[in-house]
Amino acid sequence: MMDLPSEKDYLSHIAYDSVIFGFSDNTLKVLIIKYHNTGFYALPGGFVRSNENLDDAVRRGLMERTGLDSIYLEQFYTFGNIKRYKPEVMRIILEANDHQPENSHWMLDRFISIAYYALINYNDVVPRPDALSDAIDWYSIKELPTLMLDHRDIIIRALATLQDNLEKKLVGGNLLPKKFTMKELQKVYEAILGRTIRRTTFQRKMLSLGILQRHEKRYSGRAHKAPYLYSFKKK
Amino acid sequence: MMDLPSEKDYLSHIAYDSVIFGFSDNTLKVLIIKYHNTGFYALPGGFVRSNENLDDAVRRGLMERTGLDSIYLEQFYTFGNIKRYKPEVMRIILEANDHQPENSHWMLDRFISIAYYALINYNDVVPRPDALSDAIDWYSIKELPTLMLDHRDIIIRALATLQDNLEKKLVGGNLLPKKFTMKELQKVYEAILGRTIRRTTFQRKMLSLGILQRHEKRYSGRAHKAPYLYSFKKK
DNA sequence: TTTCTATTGTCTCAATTTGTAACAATAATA
DNA sequence: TATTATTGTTACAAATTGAGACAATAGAAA
Repeated sequence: MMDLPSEKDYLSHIAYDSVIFGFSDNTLKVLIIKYHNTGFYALPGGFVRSNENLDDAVRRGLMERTGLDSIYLEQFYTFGNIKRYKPEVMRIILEANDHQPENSHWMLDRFISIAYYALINYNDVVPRPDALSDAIDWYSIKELPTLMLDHRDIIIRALATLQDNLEKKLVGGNLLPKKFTMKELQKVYEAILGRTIRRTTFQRKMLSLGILQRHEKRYSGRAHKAPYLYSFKKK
Repeated sequence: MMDLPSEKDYLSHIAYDSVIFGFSDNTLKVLIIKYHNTGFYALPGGFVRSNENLDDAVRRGLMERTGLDSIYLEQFYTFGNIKRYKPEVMRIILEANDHQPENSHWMLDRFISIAYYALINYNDVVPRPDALSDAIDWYSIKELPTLMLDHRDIIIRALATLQDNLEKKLVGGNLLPKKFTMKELQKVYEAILGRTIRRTTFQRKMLSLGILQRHEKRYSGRAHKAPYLYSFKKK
């Protein structure tokens, strides 16, 4: 059994939650952890060290959960409603891990949570549970388990932000390997936007933006024309 | 001299800053406070009570500064960089108001700040300073004084968010009285976007959106055709 | 009263972008 | 060699936007 994080090392009242998106089977998915011995499903999250940038705290957590650094990460909202404050939930989680925190323990106090979303290449990752959780798995955004607190709302808002940023910041490529076909990119767009897109219009639009580098063809072994591979140009 | 806020009444490490936009003289302006006896210029901000929603804390502060409730308010970013942490700045402010806080005082600790922007009708407001400030005034976003900490960056980010939301959420009308002419609305758009807009295209676009209610004409007393007044339709 | 000026509301046509479908190219298979 | 599924491109229609023209009009000037 590990020690609980000490109050002096962390900023009280401040937590973060991360919505980690991946793309697989033409479906948009998020990483969900399951807390040990409780049946609670939740977003991966954590606390901010006293001498640590907020962004760095989130990156540290992502590194621990996914093994990846330098991933696309964006803050999208801070949840500060008092209804979030449910100390009994945190107590159950801690007690399920053989901790007996005092009522005044800082982890049972009210938290405001800064939410981030991350986009990662699904195949680059073997998710790892943390000390309090015994599982971390991908769930389709259409088949989420019942989540703790307001975590479902956080995912919904993350998705809305991602939809907004998709065309504005052209972030879709972060869910794919470096090289991908136009059809693969289109499937990412369709999964995020939740609707089908006309193939020819999509291809014309993407090419006209001038942000894609065309590479060699990829031969699938199947009986049809082989598509080109593309990558996003470096800025 | 007032008492300092007590630690038990507020959430430590958490503050908010508000970028309050107004429109006057065809110019976009923000409210800036000046701290008593220090020469420090800053955004209006405050702390969150232990039993208060984050949004409500910000509305409470806006009410105190502007006398307005039910104003357009939107959270846009949370600033959590460690470089923000400059306890000597807060100490100077407090000492200039005859307080002598201990080094361990919670107001001298590190803060993460949730930033909001508000849109108000300039003429509805007579800004009021708070206990620590002796002035609160409008400044054009093009002629800001030198601001404390990262407050200039906060304004820049607020403006960028406002520009993004202008067409997406059609928030421009919140800077005007209930009834306004098409030209007035156009001037708001131009001030926010920082560029001129073609009159006829703007008029056609706005009318085609179907969100404006046309009212009586407004006679200015000058020698030309009188424009119609418009208001935004209730949703 | 008539003429003049500044501004507004609308219309027209051109330019651009997007929707839609057609078609040729091609990688394997039959 | 013909067939099939898919890809890349082109062609044309529809919709949107850019740019200017023009009539309407509220008051001032003549």
